[in-house]
Amino acid sequence: MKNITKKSADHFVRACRKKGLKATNQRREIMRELLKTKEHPDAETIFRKVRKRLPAISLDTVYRTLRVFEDNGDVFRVATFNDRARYDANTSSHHHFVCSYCGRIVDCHCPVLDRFQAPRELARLGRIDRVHIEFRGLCSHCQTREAARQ
Amino acid sequence: MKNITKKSADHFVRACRKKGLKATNQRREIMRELLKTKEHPDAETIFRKVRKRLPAISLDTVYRTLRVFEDNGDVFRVATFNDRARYDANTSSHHHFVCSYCGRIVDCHCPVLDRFQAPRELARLGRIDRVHIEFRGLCSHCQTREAARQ
DNA sequence: CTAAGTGCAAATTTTTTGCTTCTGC
DNA sequence: GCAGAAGCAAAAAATTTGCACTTAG
Repeated sequence: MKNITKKSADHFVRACRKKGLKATNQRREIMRELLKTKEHPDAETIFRKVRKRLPAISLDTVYRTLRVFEDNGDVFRVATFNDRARYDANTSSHHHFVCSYCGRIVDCHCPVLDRFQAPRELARLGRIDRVHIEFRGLCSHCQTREAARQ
Repeated sequence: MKNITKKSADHFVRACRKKGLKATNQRREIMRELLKTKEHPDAETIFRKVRKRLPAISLDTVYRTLRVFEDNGDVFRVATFNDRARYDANTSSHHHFVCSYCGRIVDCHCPVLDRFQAPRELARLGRIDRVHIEFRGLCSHCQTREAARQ
């Protein structure tokens, strides 16, 4: 389990300063939550978790903070499932597998994908800042369950 | 401009029958709208357009119909922009460029992308049904405008 | 004829905003 | 001390639902 050490807390403060953002407890806890999970949670989920540590936090602070993080490129809004936006604090280039049954989102790290580059001819569409590949299907978990149901 | 001929209308009826769906006027018009535009409209936009031909149609019929089409694989829900789901009736494998400034979504057709396949090692995550690559950036239109503003 | 689909209005869910109070710097 | 952030409650926006009526097959 990843421990948020004093060191990484300091890092958070420094990162905020650099961007002219105030390093509040709420922001720190929201980021901590996003960093420690691989679940790509939505605002509501983050709110419930963070509230355990910061009982006074409000849901709209979570929404606002996610937006701030998103605007600053600290967080990405990944696939929407059931109309809820879900977030990922992993800013290194990576891709996602989304289970169309349960909505689970799994990070895909693999050298083949790392090497993937936008074809040159797409440059005519505009400036490409980010490439994100989304694989949709049935996750192994749901596959097993589907097989069992037959 | 693509004309929805009597022939393609018949095709719609047959396609519905095959899936056990009723071929209603509303459904036909919604599909027609989706087929004739390249704009990846949201429910509200489709509603406004279709209403010109079917003044009695309701917004929730549009929502319901999009859902039915989505469940049947006739339509894909592509990138969400400003929290609105946007739809695409182009069911052939293709990808999207999304302008992060204006939200414009442009289809990407290119042989390099057609050849793209999910790396084998991803099979452990589950069954992959669909691969969708999303390029994010600033479209040429907004790029020009940004340059002009400087 | 009847199951599926529609319209309408109301409900729900998700996200944003206005305003006051608080706090990091 | 002050600008930026948080909390709260209310609003707005997006989507869904219950129910009575209509229609395709």
